[in-house]
Amino acid sequence: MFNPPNPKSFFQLVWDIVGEIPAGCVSSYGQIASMIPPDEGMAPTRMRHLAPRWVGTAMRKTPRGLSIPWHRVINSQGSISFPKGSPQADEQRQRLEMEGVRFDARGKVDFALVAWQGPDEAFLQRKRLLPPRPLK
DNA sequence: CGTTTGACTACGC
DNA sequence: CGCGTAGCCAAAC
Repeated sequence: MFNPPNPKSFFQLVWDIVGEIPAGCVSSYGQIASMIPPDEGMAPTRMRHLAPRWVGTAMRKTPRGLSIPWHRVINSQGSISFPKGSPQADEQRQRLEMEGVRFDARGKVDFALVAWQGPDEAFLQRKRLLPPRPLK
């Protein structure tokens, strides 16, 4: 992982970004990490690819009262990152299906259909974010 | 204090 | 494809 100089603002930024994901769309830990510039904690080094783990950490530490669409964040493989069969995985899948997101037999979504393209330009500028890396 | 534990990802079999 | 693993580290025990 990397060493966030500003864990507090970094987590807040992650939550803010997740809050922008519209219903019926999904993002990934890596895609969210790709938007966060080095001055918010993303090391521009070899550790960069570990950043997604910190996005996961931020999600795990989401405050109770904070209402954000946490279920719209999945992993780069297009599947839910909670253990299959766990209550959390079941709830996440149910919430997504409720929004029309379909899963194939292997439990994966089709990014071509549901991938989020990132926040609008105004949000990017207001939060000083980088353009998101497209989902594969 | 030492250990365990992660809501990850890219890559190689 | 699926599975294992390196990368690399702050928190929570």
